[in-house]
Amino acid sequence: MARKRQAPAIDPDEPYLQIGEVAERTGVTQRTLRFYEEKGLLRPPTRMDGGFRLYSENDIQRLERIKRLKRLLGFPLAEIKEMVDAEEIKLQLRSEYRPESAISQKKAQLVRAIEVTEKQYNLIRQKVDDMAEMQSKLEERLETFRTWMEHLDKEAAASRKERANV
Amino acid sequence: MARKRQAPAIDPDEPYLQIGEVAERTGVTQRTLRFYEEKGLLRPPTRMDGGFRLYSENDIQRLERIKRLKRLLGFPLAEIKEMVDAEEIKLQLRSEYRPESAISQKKAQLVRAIEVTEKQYNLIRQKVDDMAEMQSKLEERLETFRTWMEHLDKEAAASRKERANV
DNA sequence: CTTTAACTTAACCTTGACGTTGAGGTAAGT
DNA sequence: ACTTACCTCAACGTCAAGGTTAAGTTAAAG
Repeated sequence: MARKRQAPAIDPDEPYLQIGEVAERTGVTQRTLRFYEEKGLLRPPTRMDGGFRLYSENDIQRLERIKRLKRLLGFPLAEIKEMVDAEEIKLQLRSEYRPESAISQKKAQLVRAIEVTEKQYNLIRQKVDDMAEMQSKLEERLETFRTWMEHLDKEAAASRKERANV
Repeated sequence: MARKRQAPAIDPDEPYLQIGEVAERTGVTQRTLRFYEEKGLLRPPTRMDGGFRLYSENDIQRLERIKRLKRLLGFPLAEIKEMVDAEEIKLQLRSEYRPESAISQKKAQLVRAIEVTEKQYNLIRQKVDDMAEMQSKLEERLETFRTWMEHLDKEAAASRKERANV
């Protein structure tokens, strides 16, 4: 009944990385890791006896999601937190056992998650639309520039010829 | 001979808005306007005799571009500056007269403009792609959530029925 | 001509997101 | 046991992007 640590299994919950390695692997500083923890973006990792932090693959994945959101959206960390939190409700819901009594509570959580996700979705959709428009404008502009470039080349050729004909 | 303010003519270069009006019309604070000027994002507007700033429609349009880029990309102002600067090379090129001698110089400017625009374009394209992917993931997740919601509802109904049957 | 509203610069304050020491505790190799 | 690398927390520093007075100037209205 009791699940023992399977032999070579790489349980993503198994914490084994120290902060230095995480920093190196993910490209953020140790300070940033502690800072994110402090701000609730990363939940406190398990510690070894001496107090050293030990991170799991899950922690790293969460961090990568944070990085991605930050890069893409450029939002304040507080909002990023909301977003990743919403992502993880999924996992939380899945992992909870099911006393019948808690159904309504789970429902409430789910409702909340749906709200947040919808908000996110709309926000992203809006952004994608706006940026797509900007993208096509840039494309147009490039066309214009290249046309001008051709004109300039012709002008230059013409003026060279003229001078040669004098 | 002296051009008085033509009756209905709205030369976009004609400066006539004081900082307060600009702030109100664009929704940024006066401080922000001065700050952007200080940082080179807005070129120094013309001043009236007493030193009051007078903005033109062009200035406002530039500001709107800045706002838009900021909102969409969330980049630091330094980068936003580069972008709007690049946009304006276009106008500069258009407004320059054409001594034959300057063709090669204009060409160099144009090359530069194309480079910058291409960089911008690629950057935006990358972002749009990433965000589109994120968008579709969010869509999926919403589907999942809604399905779970249905399950929860059914469970709840079942448990109600059970209790009624005891 | 005075009052008031809008503007000026300058200086300091705030918040977010970390960077950078400093003083020590822990782990690992020799 | 010692050294060295890695870690702990705490505290102060910094930079961006403005916000917030303060003290004085100008424009406009009565």
